[in-house]
Amino acid sequence: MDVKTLCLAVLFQGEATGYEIKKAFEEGPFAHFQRAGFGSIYPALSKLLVEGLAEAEAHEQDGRPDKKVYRLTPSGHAAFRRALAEPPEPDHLRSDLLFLLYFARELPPARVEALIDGYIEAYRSQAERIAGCRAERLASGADIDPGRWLVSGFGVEVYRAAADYLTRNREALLAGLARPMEAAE
Amino acid sequence: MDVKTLCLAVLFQGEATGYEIKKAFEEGPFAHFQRAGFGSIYPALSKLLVEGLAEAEAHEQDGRPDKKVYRLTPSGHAAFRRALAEPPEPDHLRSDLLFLLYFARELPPARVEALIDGYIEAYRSQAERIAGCRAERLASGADIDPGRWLVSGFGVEVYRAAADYLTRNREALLAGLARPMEAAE
DNA sequence: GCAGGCATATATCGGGAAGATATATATCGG
DNA sequence: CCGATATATATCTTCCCGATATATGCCTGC
Repeated sequence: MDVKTLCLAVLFQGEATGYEIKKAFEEGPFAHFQRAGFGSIYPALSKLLVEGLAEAEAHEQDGRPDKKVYRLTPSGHAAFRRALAEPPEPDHLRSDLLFLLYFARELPPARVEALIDGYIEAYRSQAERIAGCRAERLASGADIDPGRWLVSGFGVEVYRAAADYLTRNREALLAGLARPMEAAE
Repeated sequence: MDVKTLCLAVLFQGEATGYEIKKAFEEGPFAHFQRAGFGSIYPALSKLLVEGLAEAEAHEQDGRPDKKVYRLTPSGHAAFRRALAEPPEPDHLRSDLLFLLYFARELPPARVEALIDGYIEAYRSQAERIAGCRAERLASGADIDPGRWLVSGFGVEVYRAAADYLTRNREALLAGLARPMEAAE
């Protein structure tokens, strides 16, 4: 999934500015499984224009820089459908926490404790953020898209599983570091 | 975690060739939370040599190209410890599966089914691979490093949670796609 | 009341990561 | 005996991403 396809995906759901596309990967519905920064979004949008997959309309704003609203063209829609048909890459996690904990013996115990607690908190707040969006959607009465519902549920479930595992094994790790002979879990 | 630090980490545990470092991220103990390819490992190793953080010894081999065994220098050890002290980035998942399922309505139902089944299988086999390594380690009687034990346990737990969630919600998704009014989970 | 930080908004630059590709050979399975 | 796989290193090009630059309105705390 290159950033061009990611932009296509956001625009497939309606017109947006580069800034709004970034937000879709920061707080929006894609936040927990794809990412993109300005440094890749703006070049990607330029390419979409050149290739005729999107068009942009400039909206002048008082004070702020002009807002450029991007919208897919018919060939942009077609390109997105073709991208969806391509074989996906395997999923993967990138975790600096696990990397550091792998070397827990080389770290001061206080830092190990602070690291785990910080990440438990981060995992939990991610899970609650997504769960909150789901509750809102349910309450709104709008019809539920089964794909999106499954995807957001996956996020809640997996973040909770991660937080729960760390919570359950936190003590055993810290004890194991103090007396280096015992095992956790 | 740049690839230089990743190489430092593997070499911190003992000498290795570039090829062996790659395997540590494919099948080895780092496989489920960090990754690196040849295109970044070899340049990283060259830099480690230039900076005096590692030294290489060439072993001639019959037929095969010369094997270069890398080993950390004392300043390499120090650099690794400094790297461990730096603030970690937040964890994140990259999932093409979730991206595609988000747009499940735009996909043929047979493809959605095949995608889910393939990824359930992939998640399960990852979990079982790591669980197998853990069982082996336990049986070997060697002493258990608490950090590594927690990290591998995390992998088993989270991969299983992902596979279980998909298994539980597979039917509801497929039914929801057939009759677009109902919700999953 | 105002100063500082945050949100809105776009864009580029440079360093780095990653997949594809090239090269060479031994071994294993069908 | 042929092809696939494993061992082993290296580069090349494309793309990614964080940092930085620019400009201003709005809100909060002091």
